[in-house]
Amino acid sequence: MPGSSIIDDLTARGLLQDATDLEALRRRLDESPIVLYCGFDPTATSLHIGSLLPLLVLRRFQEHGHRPIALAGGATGMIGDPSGRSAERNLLDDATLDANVQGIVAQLRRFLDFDRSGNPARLVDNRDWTAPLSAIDFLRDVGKHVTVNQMLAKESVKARVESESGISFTEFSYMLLQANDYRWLHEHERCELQIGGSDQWGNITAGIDLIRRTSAQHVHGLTFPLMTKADGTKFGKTAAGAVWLDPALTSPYEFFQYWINTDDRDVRRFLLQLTLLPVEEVEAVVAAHTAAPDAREAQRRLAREVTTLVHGADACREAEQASAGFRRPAGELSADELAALAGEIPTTALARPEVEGVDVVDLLVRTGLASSRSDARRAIEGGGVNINDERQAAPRPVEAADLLHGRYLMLRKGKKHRHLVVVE
RNA sequence: GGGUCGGUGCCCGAGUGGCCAAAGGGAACGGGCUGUAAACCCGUCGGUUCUGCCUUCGAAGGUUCGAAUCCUUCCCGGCCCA
Repeated sequence: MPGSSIIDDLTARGLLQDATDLEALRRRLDESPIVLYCGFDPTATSLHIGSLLPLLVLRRFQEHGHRPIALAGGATGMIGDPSGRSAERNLLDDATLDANVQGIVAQLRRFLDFDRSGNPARLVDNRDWTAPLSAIDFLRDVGKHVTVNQMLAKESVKARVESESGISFTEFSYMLLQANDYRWLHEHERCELQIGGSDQWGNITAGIDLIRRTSAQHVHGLTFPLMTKADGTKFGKTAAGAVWLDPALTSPYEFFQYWINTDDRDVRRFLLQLTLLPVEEVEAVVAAHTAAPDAREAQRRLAREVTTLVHGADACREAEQASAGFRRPAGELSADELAALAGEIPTTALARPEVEGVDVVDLLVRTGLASSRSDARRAIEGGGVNINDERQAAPRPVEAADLLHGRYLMLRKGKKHRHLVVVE
């Protein structure tokens, strides 16, 4: 198997946006396994699904025999990458950053194989070599090799320089730190390829230039297109916020639902880029879906694949069951089925006096389904509120008879916003 | 440091003494149509004990019967000059 088949695979999946010298990279990959890296920003305690794509590309490389390094940007995270940003970032403090790095490192572990013989994955934190660097060392060893002219020419910087609010020196310097990461990994880990989203192009080439100037070595860079959605909304964001990989922040059920709701126009690309399914299989699924779009098979397959990848097969099965449970009205579900739903969908446990005799309006607020009592009232007036899947025409107190099996209450606002109340 | 322009609801953005809880757009939410898709149509979108009352237009004071709109000071940002 030629090493460059990974390139063909990435191409077939539409994952190749730019590469520094694709032919040279192919030749290099054919020669012998390569060490490559990709950076992940610890901007939160968890990664979100935007990181799925780079994570899986690393994984694809590893399955082709190459050695991936996942870099947690503990140092660069303190600076803030200006790429794709219109405004200055807030700086994170040490403690927050520590917690964030810890969180994402645990997640990175799930996607790569650290024990694989021959090409085990590695995990690094750029604080290890960046923190000890003095300002003077940095200016002499990195800054000296780069002209401000080149830096200003980078798209990420140019956009911000021309913007109203400008760019701080701190963020301006970001690309030098990333360039230094690449150089460090090149020197210490023999890393020869950096990958990233297309917004990382400027940062990646900065590293390549730095390596060439300081060691006359030619290394590679490769980017993939940023995830977009057909309807123009931001990938990975819902009304509730980001879709996280951490099950405590986004439950497997919510995660599963995110993919189930995928637009027809996006589903093929997502299957190709966010799952490990072979390309031919994706095409077969897509063909079936085109023939019978109302069956939503492609969305279901996508949801299954991605949820299993992130949360495991068991969690995925439970999520899918919860998702399917809604085909029947809540009133028909057994006590066991409702119990299984608890925790899977948004759930609130309340004492009996907090439910019985309490107005639906207050319960909607209590569960977060409505932001205020006015909001709750308006939702009821608009015909959007259901108790146990029965539409409520007007506000009313909840009665003991409403409690399914004596302790469950299924509140629903609109088609998709469900909340289970459990009486303790 | 000087000058100048600006800071309005989730975002953009109109408003420049009463008719302003504040135009318009976007996002969001609800309803309808659907396939848990898209498009489209309709409605809602500060709070509330709801034809009223309360809180809001960077912050604090002031003028006025009445201020998002005028004045003062302060804070923050853009641009120009030094």
